[in-house]
Amino acid sequence: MPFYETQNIQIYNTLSGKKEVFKPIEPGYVGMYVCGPTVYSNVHLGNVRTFMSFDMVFRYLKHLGYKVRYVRNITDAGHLENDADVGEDKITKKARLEQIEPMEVVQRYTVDFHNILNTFNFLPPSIEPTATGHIIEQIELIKSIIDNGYAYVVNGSVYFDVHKFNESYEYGILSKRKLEELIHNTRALDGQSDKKNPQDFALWKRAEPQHIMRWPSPWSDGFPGWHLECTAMSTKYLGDNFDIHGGGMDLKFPHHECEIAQSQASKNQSPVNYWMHANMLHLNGQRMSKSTGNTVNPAELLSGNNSFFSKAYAPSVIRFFNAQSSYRSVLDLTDDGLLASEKGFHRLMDAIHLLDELEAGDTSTFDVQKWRQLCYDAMNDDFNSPILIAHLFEASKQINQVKTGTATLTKTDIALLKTTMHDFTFDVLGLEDQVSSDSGTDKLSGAVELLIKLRQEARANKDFALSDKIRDELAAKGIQLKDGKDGTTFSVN
RNA sequence: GACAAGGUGGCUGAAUGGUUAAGGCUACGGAUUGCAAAUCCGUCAUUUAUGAGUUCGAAUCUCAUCCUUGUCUCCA
Repeated sequence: MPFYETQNIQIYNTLSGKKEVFKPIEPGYVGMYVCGPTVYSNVHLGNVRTFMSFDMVFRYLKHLGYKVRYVRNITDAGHLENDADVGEDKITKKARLEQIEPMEVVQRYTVDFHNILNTFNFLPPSIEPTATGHIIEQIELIKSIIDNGYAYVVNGSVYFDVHKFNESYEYGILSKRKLEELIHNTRALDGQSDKKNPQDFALWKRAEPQHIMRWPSPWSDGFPGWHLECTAMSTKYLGDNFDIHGGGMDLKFPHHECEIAQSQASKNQSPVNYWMHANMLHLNGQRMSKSTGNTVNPAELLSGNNSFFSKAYAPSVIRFFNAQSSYRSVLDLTDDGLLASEKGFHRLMDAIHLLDELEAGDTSTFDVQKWRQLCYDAMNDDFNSPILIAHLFEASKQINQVKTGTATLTKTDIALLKTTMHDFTFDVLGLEDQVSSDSGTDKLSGAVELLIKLRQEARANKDFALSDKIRDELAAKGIQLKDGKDGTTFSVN
């Protein structure tokens, strides 16, 4: 029996508003799509949080033995700035301001995006398609929507007819809005829109003469609408009906709502079985916003080069901080919170290091098998990583107790504990052991061991001035000495 | 304004009807130590924004009030 069949996953489905038992369409296989970044500027930290949460989902499903095809797109065209203006695409606008080629902007920020994600130890998705690479698929999709009568052509542009669609289907099913309310609440935009109704959205926009990014189509030289690419790419690689679609909460309406409508209008079926939405990231209690200046980007957070935080934080500390809250909760990024996470993270890592030094006993005072299943139960419950971490700390406590002699574990249990701790900490949560990954560690530890020996001699001679000097100056350089019953160890912070 | 999600200790953050409301950080007391740090043991929410209701029983369900956030127009 495959391992995943022994675990019963529940996923909170935004579409139903309930936790549901996860049952993939194809046993053993999972198709997952997550809306990727628009590469017209450095990746937003909140966006990183979303991707981090789905990286954990991806990792856990893989850990359970599922074959997962994880598709995360790159939006490099077609993100409309405003339906009512001339239709200038965001990427083009930025490019003109900087006097460089659009694809140069795309290239630069795509590289930046990948660098940031690599730093945070993300697993690469199975497929990372670009919008510009799927223009033909998008044109085909528009044709089928027109053929089915749910879109109309005006002046070379194509619009989705939301009112017509709502006669046969239900527009607003995901965000729980009613079309009538939308009509009532839509403010009248200035200007001469080609749209029949303000709720309609663009599938294809005719390009103005100065618009650089453009492709030929049956309707005009132009570019695809923003919502279209995700439908085209997700269904191309995962099928017309697939398992999981994720993204940030802010994309629920209109983006994901439009994806559902596009799939129903072209293929007559709802595309996704489980909709998952990651909640927002705040900074010091308030939303991040470029206009108010309450924002920090990933590079600034990692380097410490910002006005919000007292120091630079390691990528794994930030990952750990994120995993300590549920992906469905708003997470508030603060210096105090990060400092607390940093301490907790080091505590967990220290316990994992201790696993190699434990001496086995004849009996176990801790039920490792039962504890292990509790870890799985936590993750099975809508990927509840905070509970998982609580269990990892319980194990840390047990490890420290075995070390100090107030608890015992058999050889078998130590091995199982070690495997499980490694599985969850490194494989599922994606944390990295900063010390061991640091090259030159062997030379460093050799030098520190020598200092520890000198300090022991000084202490034996009651030369505490010297022994404290060694200890304090090492501490000032970030190397902490730890005196235990069996001698002194150290850790690098 | 409409719709949606929330409001849990000094901070952070779990728990959706059932005995003493996880875990981390901080703080305090003890063990250990030459002194610290680390580690271990112990203590820290009669109470879940406020008020009312349903129930044998509510953080959890209902209603009202206050507040925060998201979406509705570019904003991750």
